[in-house]
Amino acid sequence: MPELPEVETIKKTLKRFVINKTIADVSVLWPNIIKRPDDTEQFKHIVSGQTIHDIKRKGKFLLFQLDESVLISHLRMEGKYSVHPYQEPMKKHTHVVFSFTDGEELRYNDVRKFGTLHVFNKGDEFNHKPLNQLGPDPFDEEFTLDYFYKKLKKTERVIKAVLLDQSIVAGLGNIYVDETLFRANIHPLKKASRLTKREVKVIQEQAIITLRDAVGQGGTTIRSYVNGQGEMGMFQQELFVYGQENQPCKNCGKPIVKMKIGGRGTHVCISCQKIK
DNA sequence: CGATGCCCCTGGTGGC
DNA sequence: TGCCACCAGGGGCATC
Repeated sequence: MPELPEVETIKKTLKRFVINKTIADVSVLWPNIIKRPDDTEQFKHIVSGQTIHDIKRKGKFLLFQLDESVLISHLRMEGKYSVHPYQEPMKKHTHVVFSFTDGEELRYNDVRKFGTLHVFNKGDEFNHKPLNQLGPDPFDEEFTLDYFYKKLKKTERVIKAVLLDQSIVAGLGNIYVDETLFRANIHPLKKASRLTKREVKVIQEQAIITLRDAVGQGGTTIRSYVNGQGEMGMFQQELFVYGQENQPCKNCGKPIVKMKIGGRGTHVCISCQKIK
């Protein structure tokens, strides 16, 4: 559920609490979260003793910059981070605990256990999965109109599926794809290769505007998402179509329709968004 | 290349 | 009220 704006919000919040903290020990309560290295003991050994100097983000990934390593975290559906004194009781579904030398702990909580953690040597992280599979972040300079148009031209898939593909552009998920396509007046089932350069430009612009606005609002709070402080995002008030099934379109008044595209719930105003 | 389905998981929902 | 089958959903992976 956390997409780019939620991950960006989590990053900003977390930075206030963990920058310059040194990891004394790591406790892994659900080893399947750890994807690299294979061996959980190895993971703990590598990370222990290192200091968190910065947190970066690419797409929906968090990149914790340590002394010698980079810790890469994907929250998938329900992953959350929070910081607590070590005495504080552990919440249900806490799976990884980074204990700092000052008595505080960074805790990773994930009801569905879908989240992942990878550790790489500094500088090596972009040579391996998962980061080497990623397209540009929408806020990156490489996300140019030429790049985007070329990518869309050479695929036979529908635009909704392409926007969800993290190797094309990294960070959009179900919510922001639906919102972007509504704002761009494009039907999600339209073939990507059939879009004009003008339409591609509008999609690109609306994606960036939507994401930027959502970051400004601290993300969207749907169900359980809260940032590292437990604060809620407010962007859900500005959603046009996501979760608005049967509600009147804020533009034309016709009811928003929910359909299934590529196995994903998809929200669309069939009056405003034309396939043509 | 692309569509489909399975898998990873648990809480919420709907049927009975 | 209780039980249970079923579903959601990001992304990796195998299959066709």
